[in-house]
Amino acid sequence: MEVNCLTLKDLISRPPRLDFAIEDGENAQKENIFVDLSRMAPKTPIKNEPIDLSKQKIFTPERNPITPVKLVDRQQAEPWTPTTNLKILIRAASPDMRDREKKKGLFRPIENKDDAFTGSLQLDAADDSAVDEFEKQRPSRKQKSLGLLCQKFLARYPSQPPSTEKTTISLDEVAVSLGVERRRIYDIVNVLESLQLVSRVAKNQYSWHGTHSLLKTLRNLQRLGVEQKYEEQMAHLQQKELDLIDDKFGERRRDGCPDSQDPQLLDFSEPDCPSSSANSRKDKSLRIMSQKFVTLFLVSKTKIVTLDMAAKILIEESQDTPDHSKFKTKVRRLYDIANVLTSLALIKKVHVTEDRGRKPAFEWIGPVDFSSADDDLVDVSTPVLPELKKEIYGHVQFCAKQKLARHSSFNSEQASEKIQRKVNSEPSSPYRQKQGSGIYSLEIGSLAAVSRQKMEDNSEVVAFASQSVTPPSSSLDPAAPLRSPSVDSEYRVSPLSHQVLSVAQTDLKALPAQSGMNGQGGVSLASTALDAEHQPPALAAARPLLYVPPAPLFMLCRGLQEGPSPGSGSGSGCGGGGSEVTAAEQPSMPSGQKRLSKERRPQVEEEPATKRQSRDHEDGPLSLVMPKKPSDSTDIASPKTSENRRSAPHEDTHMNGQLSAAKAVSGKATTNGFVSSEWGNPSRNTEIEKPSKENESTKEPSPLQYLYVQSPAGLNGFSVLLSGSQSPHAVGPLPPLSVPCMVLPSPPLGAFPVLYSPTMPRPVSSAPSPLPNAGPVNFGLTSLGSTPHLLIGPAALVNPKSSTLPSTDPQLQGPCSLHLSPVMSRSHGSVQPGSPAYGGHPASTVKLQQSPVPVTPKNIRCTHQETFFKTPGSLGDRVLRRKERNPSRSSSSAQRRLEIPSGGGRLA
DNA sequence: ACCTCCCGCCAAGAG
DNA sequence: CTCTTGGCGGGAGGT
Repeated sequence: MEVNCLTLKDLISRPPRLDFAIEDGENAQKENIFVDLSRMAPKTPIKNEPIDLSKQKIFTPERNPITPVKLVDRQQAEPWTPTTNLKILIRAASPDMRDREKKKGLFRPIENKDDAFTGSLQLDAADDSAVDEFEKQRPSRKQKSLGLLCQKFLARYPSQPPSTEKTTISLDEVAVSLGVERRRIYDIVNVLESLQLVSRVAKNQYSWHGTHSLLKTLRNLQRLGVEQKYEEQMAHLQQKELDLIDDKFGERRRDGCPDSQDPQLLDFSEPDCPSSSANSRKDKSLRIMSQKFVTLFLVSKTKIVTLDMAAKILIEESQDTPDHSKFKTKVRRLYDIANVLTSLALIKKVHVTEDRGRKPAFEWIGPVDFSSADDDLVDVSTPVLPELKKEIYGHVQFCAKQKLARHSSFNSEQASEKIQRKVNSEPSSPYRQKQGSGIYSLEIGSLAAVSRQKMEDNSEVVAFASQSVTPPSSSLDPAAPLRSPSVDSEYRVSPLSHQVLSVAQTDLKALPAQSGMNGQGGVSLASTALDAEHQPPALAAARPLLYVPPAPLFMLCRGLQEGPSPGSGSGSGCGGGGSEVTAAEQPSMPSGQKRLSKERRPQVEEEPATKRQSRDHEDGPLSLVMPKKPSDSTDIASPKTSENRRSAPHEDTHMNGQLSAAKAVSGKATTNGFVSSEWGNPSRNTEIEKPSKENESTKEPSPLQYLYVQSPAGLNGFSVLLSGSQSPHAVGPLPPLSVPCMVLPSPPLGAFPVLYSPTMPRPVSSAPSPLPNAGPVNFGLTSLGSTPHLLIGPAALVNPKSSTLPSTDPQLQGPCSLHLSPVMSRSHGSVQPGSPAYGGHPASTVKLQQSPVPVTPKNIRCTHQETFFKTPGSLGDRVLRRKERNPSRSSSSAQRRLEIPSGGGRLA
């Protein structure tokens, strides 16, 4: 400990690092330089004020949690003991601290120099033991990772900036402030741009959009992916591999995959697409690659994409000759992209276990239900990069015609005409474009229409769930969409998982009991790995998956709860809630939602196996299960609101709409009385871990009671279960998100039960448990150290006061419900109504208290994801990316070329 | 030994 | 031409 102190001191007073210390000359080129830090140290005011990043660091599992406070301590050179750290953490958790930090952050547009500085210091301090100071001094490779850098970058901007404001990003400025060369910023920005989180406005200038249109973008990418037959390609590649495996085993399992398709799969590469010329530089751009990569996840049933598969597909597309070096390069790029996506909490790293060994892969943990995003006549084309659109356009058109022609006697001209007509004639089509949206859009719409046509199936679902275009047999199959459950917490995935999926469908209902999954195809689910403890492998597959509700769902859940709170609609709350939601509530919701989203990720990570699968069936009607509270149900479910729904322009609107609908339904829904006792089992798993918290939460592990609400068509077919265990007050006063809920695929569609936010607060401490976070989403609080507490468990509902908070915050009110300010999350622990950061979730607050301090490493990890998009000020919480790298970089050498105007100050 | 992926050279593009 | 972008792959840190 003392050592640590020394280190800190050393760092501060220490002369710049040898290597880096050198002045600009070389330093300039190196990104992270401690030297600067030392130099800067004096300048940075920060020490007293922890930076967001610092907060993040705190939570990072790997590092001892060092709160911003540390900085102060460091200055003092106090011995850094674990105890001290703990105290610090606690302190940090305190609202005051956070507020302060937040303010600082907000006020300071500043460079992160400070941050960097503090961060480095913190890191150093924390880590070091007596070890060499050098080690500490030197920013570890991880600390310089793109993912970490991306987090820092994201921390600078609000995830959901008010539509009115235009946030411009100056690459130079960012590079300087983050202390990296501009080149690195390009990588980040390119990926962000691929998701429309930013857009380029001019040289060196980008505009920050935040996540407002993320769902739309994802939806569009998914559509494109379908059009592009990405899924087929993947299936093809997978099949190949499987075949290889089979050969090895001499076993054969041809079950579910129609081989016939395979041949076609590869075609898509570039039929006639007018796409951009093959190998222009742009075609290889990171942006496009990123979009494609994301698309692969979106169309993947398993939501897991191995890097080599992605690389293969990309190479095939590019028509490049697949030489090894290209493959390698592709993979490198994919890592870059993946790091950014990971920092966005859209994906997480997993490993697919194959007979040959583990393969690096990533699993999609972002939103999977984009239905809410669509409906309106959103301009589909918007979110997609022009280049990609161009590239795809031709293909889409081609595919549409082909399809039409194939299934009819139309010739291409006729097909085109038909397509056009189809589009026009289906005003209701979700894909319908606004007028003037452009040919591209229309084509997509038409294609969709065509696809739908073909799919005679129930069409409640429309969407493009990954199967739409794919081979009818399998694709249409409801089961098909299911993701492989195989991924284990450990990140293992059964290679065969995808096959399993098909089986699953039929048996889904029985799944829980059956281990059938395994049986099929003889596939063994490796997934069990992590949780084997908790669950038998077989079960792993069968058990309900933990589903992270897409934003919309979150909103919905939240809306339900909140609806009442706003009070207007107290009794009829629902109705009021519905309408209100759109208007007043929305603001609050966003925050809540965001939190959820953030939290959910963490959970997801921990419980990889559980989540997923809902999506394919997305379109199905939603069923909402509401907590049984007598009053609540009524409150929440006021039917009247339905009309209101569309008030909001955004997707959020949809959400609202859904909410209202859901609410309406919910009122009735209770009748269904779907009780998920069954779910109890799944939940139990999670619960097991929970114990620690239970005491506080008051909740019992007992199987939660859920109200099953049949959803109206609008809701994607998800059934949502709200835990009945929640506190009585629940609905009305409850802050948003507090409601635990389970989202289930609609019966017809989804055989798979999706479990979301287990009622019980996860025992954070229990970290080791495989499903640590299975429960409710963790919000920013996690950062505080009690990750899970934040979970939206039934217990969460407890605090009534919080309810008021949501609406109050002006910032939150922004159109986007999603808007989560990091601050808020943090504050949860000690939420103060008055504070800007009002956490909103009472629950979280409570829990924090419960287990504020000790956070298991695992938990921590999970939490890190929360970080994305923290608002500038609030940021502190974020946890660093999986490996946690703390940017110790001093801003010193921005870029070789980069002038360091401001930097001069620092360096000086 | 393999996985990751940082770093920065240097060329394509933009102005 | 200068400067911005960003493809690319060597090679080193991590595991």
